[in-house]
Amino acid sequence: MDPPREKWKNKFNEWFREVIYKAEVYDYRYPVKGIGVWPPYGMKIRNNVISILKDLLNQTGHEEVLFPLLIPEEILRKESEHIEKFEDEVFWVTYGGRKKLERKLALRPTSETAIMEMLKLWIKDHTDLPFRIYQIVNVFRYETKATQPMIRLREVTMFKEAHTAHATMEDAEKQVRSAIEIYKKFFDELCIPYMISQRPEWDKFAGAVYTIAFDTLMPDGRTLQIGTVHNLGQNFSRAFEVTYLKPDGTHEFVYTTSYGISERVIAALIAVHGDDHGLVLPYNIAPIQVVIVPIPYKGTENTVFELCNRVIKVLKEIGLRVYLDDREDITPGEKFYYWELKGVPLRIEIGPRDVANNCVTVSRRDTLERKVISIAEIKTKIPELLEDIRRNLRARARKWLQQHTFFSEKLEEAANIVNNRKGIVVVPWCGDTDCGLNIEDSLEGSVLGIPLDLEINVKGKRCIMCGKEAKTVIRVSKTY
RNA sequence: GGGGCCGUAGUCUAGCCUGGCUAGGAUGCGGGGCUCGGGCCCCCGUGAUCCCGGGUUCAAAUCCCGGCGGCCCCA
Repeated sequence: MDPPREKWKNKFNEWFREVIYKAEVYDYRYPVKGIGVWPPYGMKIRNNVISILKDLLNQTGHEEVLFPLLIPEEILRKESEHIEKFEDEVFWVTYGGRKKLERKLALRPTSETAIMEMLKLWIKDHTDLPFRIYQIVNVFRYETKATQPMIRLREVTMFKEAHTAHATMEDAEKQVRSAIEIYKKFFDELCIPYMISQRPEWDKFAGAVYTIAFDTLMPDGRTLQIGTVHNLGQNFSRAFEVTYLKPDGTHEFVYTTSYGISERVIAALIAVHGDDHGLVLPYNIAPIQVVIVPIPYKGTENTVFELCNRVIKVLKEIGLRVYLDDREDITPGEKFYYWELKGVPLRIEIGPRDVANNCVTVSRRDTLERKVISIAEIKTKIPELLEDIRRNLRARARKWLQQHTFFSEKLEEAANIVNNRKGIVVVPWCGDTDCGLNIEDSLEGSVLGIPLDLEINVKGKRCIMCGKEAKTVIRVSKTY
């Protein structure tokens, strides 16, 4: 019943490039490596995604701000761990016109340092805390690995970064948990399944006390990081001397957190729900929620279009984004393929047969199933169908993730799972960093971290690497 | 970081090894006709600095060098 997913599964990279290009979501032909263009259709998807995210942040005490793109070198260098990790991937502005700048300016790779510099001015005493801001901006990273459209870019154009400051570590911890809840809701809205893991020491954000990340699984068995939450403790506030006055008259450094999401989430949205016909969008993201394709046999045009307009009126009244494809130069069959590529969740076909029976033919994008419903039912049935598609997408995607998650206590078996791109493997671990790095070597994958969304019971289990008593488990997979 | 493959209309591609014709086709796009419940067909038209720079040659898309860009594999 479901449309094929052969290319989607077996040639994912090719499928992805082709689909985003053909569906006009993202045009990667711009002549700079690792940089692409958002055409109108992609921009609409992007804006719908952003508005869900903004609503969630605005509802939870965050305020939107906008910081400059340029960060002077000495500020970027203030937190030593931070710059050490970013050093090799910073784009520098070194000329102003023909004149060489005395002070190099970085294109922000992320904004912690720029924001800290201003927090120093903005935060004075405990009544200024907690402090929560976010911005949606472009960031630049000089990627040395192979770049990929939307997934590994040199210019990330949709970096939503939130930054918060708190009076105590406990408050910062609380904020981290709250950020995780916000992101869970966000990914649930997009029907994207996720795993939440605490990143290992060696893979946490540069300058963080710890990092918690959201990963999803791509069709080719590799995981994609789609969100991160960092507890920065006092690492940045010490470096930038951001203190607040406590009620008892003493000063203390603030505790900060930061958390981000980028256009990778759109890549995930497309990858996770797509099939060989193209995009499949949940209705809350779809620029067009219902497309109407008239089937005007000769001599029936008037009655067919009359019915089309009646249906459009009803759908618009209940607030749906409807589009009538009245192009005369292509056949209905071609329109079907066209709108499937674009991911429109519901298509309504209206021809003489429907006019005669006072009904319409509805085809859902996720299963390509067709159903005839009467005009009277439209008002209730269409929203129901849209919601049902969303439910189905969410369930299907979650099932796929579950089917590709394995548990293993044997090194060889685990290596086989990772290496053959079967998905994610959860293995027992003693907690030792060297062992963790050896696991990455042996499995030829990356440690995503300790699952925070699983019951962990390692009683009697032994570390898959060294055989010592396991303290916990870790997820391992090939990654993007 | 190491290795391999590739770059020809908007897109996909033939030609390259073995240098020489008006760079061929499909698709797209514009116009016209015929149609329309799954990419119909026909006619006319349109579209390529053959990635860039240099070299070899009477002659370069083709051979050589360098650069830029893309893809794949391994660490």
